[in-house]
Amino acid sequence: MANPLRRPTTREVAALAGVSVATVSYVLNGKVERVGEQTRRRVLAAAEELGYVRSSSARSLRLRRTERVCLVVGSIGVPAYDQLARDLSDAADAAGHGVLTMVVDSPARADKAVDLLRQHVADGAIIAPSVPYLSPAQLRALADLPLVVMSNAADPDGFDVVRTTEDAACAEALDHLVATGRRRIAFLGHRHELTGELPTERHAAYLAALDRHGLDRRPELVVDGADDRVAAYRSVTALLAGPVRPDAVFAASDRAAISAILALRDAGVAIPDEVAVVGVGNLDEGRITRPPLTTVGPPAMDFHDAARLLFERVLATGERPAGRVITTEWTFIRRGSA
Amino acid sequence: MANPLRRPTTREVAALAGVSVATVSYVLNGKVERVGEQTRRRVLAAAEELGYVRSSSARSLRLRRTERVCLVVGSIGVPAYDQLARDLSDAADAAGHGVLTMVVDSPARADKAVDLLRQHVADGAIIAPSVPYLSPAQLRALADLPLVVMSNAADPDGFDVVRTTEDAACAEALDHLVATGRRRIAFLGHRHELTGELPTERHAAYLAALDRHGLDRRPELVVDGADDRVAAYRSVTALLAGPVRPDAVFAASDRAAISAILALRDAGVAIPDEVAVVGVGNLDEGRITRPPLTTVGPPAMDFHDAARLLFERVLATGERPAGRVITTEWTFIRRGSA
DNA sequence: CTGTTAGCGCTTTCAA
DNA sequence: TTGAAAGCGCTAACAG
Repeated sequence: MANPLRRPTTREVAALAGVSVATVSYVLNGKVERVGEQTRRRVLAAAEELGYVRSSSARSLRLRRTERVCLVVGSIGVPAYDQLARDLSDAADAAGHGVLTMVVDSPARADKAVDLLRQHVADGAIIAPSVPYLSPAQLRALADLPLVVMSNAADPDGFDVVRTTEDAACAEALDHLVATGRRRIAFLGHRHELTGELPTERHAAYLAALDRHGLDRRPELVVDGADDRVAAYRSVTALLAGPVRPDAVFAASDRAAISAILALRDAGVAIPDEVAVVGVGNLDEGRITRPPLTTVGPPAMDFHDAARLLFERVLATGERPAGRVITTEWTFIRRGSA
Repeated sequence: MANPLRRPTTREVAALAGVSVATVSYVLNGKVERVGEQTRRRVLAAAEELGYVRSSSARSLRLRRTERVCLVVGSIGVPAYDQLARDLSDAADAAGHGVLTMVVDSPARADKAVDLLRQHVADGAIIAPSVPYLSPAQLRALADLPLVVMSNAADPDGFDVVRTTEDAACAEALDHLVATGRRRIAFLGHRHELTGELPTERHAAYLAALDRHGLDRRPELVVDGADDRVAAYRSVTALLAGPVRPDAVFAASDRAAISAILALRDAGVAIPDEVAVVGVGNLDEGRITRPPLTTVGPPAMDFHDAARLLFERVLATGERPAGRVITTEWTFIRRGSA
């Protein structure tokens, strides 16, 4: 159980260089004005010789700050998170901070993540969009920590919120489907949307649209697959063979929508003539499908705002900024599939 | 710059409960035999009341151990990493450890990751397959830390190595292409494979196969796209319009191979009759393409071995195990596309 | 310019 | 069963 890697400490570096630990600390932290060039060189040489690496725990304990931020995502393998990670890393680099990512793919992992965050494993965190399993209560428990929550379900409460207008954009997409004569619209959802344990906007938008237009809710048209390309393909294929043949598919993710297009093509179904397809997310990939994917999303994948908000909080000295809200405009992007 | 979240400490909990900090520590660490039931309850109540959360830095400093492990990946958005993260998390849960993920997508980020790891941000790490930009020297610099490196290029040197037989499997796939009459085989590579800065097996296997069979190396058939579905699609489309029309595509990733299939279909090219396609990775997704994707990979995505190796090291008391090598069997998996 | 020293918050001997 | 105290490795007053 014990694994005490014995690494050299500042004390040993100091001894070798013939100076005090304070001097070592000054040199290592670039406080140039505090130490002479000769001494500086001796310390650096000693550190090098011993292979000195500072202990992050000791430093963080003393500083009361880790100089790291955390990105909390729902799964690896979601294309948009890739860009989010990149944008956050860019901001972190600029601030001299590290980035750690945590994957929350179950309620148990959500607890673990909240624990780690509360134990101050990082100075702040971004909760990525669509991380289910993280309850409002858990978010509140984290509010001591600089936090940016990307969610339409959260209200700023000690943390910042980045929202999208996906609600309205989804409604517009669904209205469009109905306006073009679709009456049997299938919904291809995320697992957590369908179990009912965790409500989501996309599913809600779907149900609301049906109601708004006086269409029946048909449970057999609501299927799983938005998390997984293969599941989506199979769900759509099964739908085609099912009791109610859909004339449109509204997929809660572009990945699933793309699978839907493939499944429909493979089944010889004309898109959009026989079945229309709409996705959510505006992935680049939607531009290379045949027909190109009609979707709902931001004009471009860009998460600099969220990253900026986080670092404003993390680096803030004195009073914390009040909870802010930034809204990213999402629109209905009509291409060929609907 | 300062953000000293003032959180309650064991001292405050102790004061409120009317006991010493030692007792608080005993209670919080479940040393039931060391403290009476009455006291235990009082301490727990006090901690609850104050909203006490222990400081991970202070604890790690004292323990000389973080009870966290790190997963180092090359990018988010690679499907296989998803399973790897899951398998590692399962093992970590069992050991009561947390999992942090670091994304290394440039040489600068590699440096940063190595720094963090050396500063002991975690008790051990798995370096995922195909994380470019991490040099052998950097790996060696990390050898103090329990480490599992998933790479065929690394030799165990204070750390464990998980290898695959992808070399042989790729060779077999390429031999198959040649045996079935392919003479103009295109290579769809990762960016870092093509710049030449970082050699990889898949590209090497490709070149070796050409040489082995006396085929010309044609630079115009070596294109980029294995990192990115859209780029892959465009590369293949461009290839079709280029000076040398390929009769096979060997893609360094299944994602790219799938894009290749789509591009070929959209161009009205018959697969495999006119152009054969082979991928690498054996993603499930290869089963739903038309035709199903011929590929090279493991029989199933399973990274429990790597996780087990890591925790054997992390939890090892006393002598470190010597560097071990585990080899995962990869095979040529012939489906319809070649 | 450099050193002495007091903690950061926690765990764990050792003594009572 | 509980407490006093040492110290993990580091930084930053403060003193010289």
